Amino acid sequence: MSVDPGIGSNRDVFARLGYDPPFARFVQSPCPSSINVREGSPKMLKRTHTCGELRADHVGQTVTLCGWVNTYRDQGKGLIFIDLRDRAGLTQVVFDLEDVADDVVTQGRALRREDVIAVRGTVRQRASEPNRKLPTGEIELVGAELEVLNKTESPPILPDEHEAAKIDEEKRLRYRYIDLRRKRMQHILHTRHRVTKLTRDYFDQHDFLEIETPLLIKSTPEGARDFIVPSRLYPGQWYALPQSPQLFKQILMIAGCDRYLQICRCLRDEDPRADRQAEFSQIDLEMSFVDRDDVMEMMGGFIHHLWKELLGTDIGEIPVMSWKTAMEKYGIDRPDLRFGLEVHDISELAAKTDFKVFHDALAKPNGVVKAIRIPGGAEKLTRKMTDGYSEWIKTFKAGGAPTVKFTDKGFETGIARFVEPIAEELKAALGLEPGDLAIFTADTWSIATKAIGELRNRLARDLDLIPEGEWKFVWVIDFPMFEWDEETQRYYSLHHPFTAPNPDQFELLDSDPSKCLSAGYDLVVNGSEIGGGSIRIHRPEVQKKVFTILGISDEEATEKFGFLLDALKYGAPPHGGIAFGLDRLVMHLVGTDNIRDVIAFPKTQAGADLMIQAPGPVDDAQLEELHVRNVLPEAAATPGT
RNA sequence: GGGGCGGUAGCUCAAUUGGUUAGAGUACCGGACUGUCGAUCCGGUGGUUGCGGGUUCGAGUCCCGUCCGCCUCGCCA
Repeated sequence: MSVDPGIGSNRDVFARLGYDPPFARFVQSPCPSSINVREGSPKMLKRTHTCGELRADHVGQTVTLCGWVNTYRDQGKGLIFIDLRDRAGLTQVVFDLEDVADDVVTQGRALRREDVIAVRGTVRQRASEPNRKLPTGEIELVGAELEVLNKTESPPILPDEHEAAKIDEEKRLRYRYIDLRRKRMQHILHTRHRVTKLTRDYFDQHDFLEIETPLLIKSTPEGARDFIVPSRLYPGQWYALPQSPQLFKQILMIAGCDRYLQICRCLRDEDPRADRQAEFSQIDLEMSFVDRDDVMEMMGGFIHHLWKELLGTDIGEIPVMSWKTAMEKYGIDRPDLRFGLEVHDISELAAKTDFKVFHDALAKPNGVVKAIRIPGGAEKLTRKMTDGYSEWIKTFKAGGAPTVKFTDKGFETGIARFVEPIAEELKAALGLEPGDLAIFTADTWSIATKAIGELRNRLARDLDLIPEGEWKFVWVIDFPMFEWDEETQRYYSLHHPFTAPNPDQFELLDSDPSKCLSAGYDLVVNGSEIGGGSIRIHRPEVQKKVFTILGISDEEATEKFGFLLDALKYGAPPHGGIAFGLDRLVMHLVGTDNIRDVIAFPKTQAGADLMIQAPGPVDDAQLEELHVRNVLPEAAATPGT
């Protein structure tokens, strides 16, 4: 029998099309004997196959399918076609109206989109051309019996891939149960399931234990804003929901668990973004008796495994880059290595010019001038675009983004006049070729670096320099332990206060904390951070020292982290770990830039659930029990209205 | 907290400079059709233009306020 390669059951074909392989048959589990089937109740047609699995091999078999009416095509007196959908796929059902009972004719003609039905009939080769768009397109189910399991009201939205891309996300969130019926959303849910399954299997094979940690914990200083929960039994006392199980997993190492895994929910009461929700999931891991390289090797192996299993891609060895290099060359701690446009520091050259913008910047503490060479940019970038960048870059507090073209005749337009004195040196420093354009930022190191890093990413997008289908992984290491904040005049942890310094850096904790590098590591893919972790401090005196540097007093340290300091005293092994952002991993694996797509029931940017209309008010009595009173601002918002 | 974009029929959109009864596709309802497959053809129902106020002879359109959604800066150790 000839099978069109485009509709075969070949796994790779579906992978190429971006579809799942057909779901395995659902096993019809026998009814548990403890459940009584009521006598006399009409018997429901029971499914024998899914809507995704019938092939030419099944021709002649009598089967029952259950699902939703995806579309119907009423051909008049003779025929009705139904595309029946379940999560596994679509199968065409045809009712030959001359061959079926009257009530099937009546009910069949009344079927509408999204009605839920069961159909029993015979599989046959299609009388007309196969539908090559469907894996089941060679066959059709000739319906003999029809059971309408549930008529639907005309649905507010349809799970139709042709339309879905355009439907307001607000509607999709409100009617999430309809939106999730879409093939694309089912594919995402399935992928997410496979990620967690592969995760558990991989780490099980490496002797990790899955252990749950509490949700009701204690608010700690630093970090994100906590969600808090009032305590009924302790008036005036509050629990906090975990931002991560960080301290518990360290305690589990001290408790001798050796290797820990948890797929856990984390909660941070901060404003969401396209790739960020207040409530999100982590794959949380910790290991004992390891150094940085051990963790990176284990976790790199895991990511390698995921990409291999889910995408069939060999991501190869993951390169390692220092934080310093990332910041200097790419202006960001999560560099996108899919394209060039590296950043150059031209502060020394800039000092030789008469350009006031450069001089003003260099006069600032840590003032720098940064530049990017844009190959062919002289023609590709219009004046309007460069003016746009100059304006846009103010978002990041930079003053602007001056440019200059380099041609056969030398520097032209923009700040050509100012760079004339350093023409040769600038040309050499940036490697300029005729037809290029150079774009600059000048400010303090942190502002100029961030601004040009953002500009680099924007330029790559605008100039279409980002190749499709490439995976550029990189480990970023050697982060500074601390970051000095001018406003509050104190150090903050770049990672978190439990991160250990690199083994050769301990002395700097005393001599110059600002120079001390940590044993942290972030895993970055295509400019997106998908995981981060560190070797932890496992000696109490080091932990105390770090708290001191962070300006956390002994009293506060004891009050907030006394349990950790105690635990570290009683035999803490060296340990370290990592947490992967599960949502972001899935986003990459299914190719979306919207985190709400990979969460079954996500929240909006204002933290509302449009389906269940959360948050909502509670009774005064409920508040009273919790020793809590509402103190409302003048206009209190109600979500979803 | 700041900036930007958006909200018109169930859904996706249109509506000229402020001017007739707010239109189209789709869904839905009715009809036709025996091989369709995003079916097709004919007819029809369907509107608090997010909400409140204002300007005007007249507001979907202009102004003020407000709510909701998205993007973003801050924030997210």
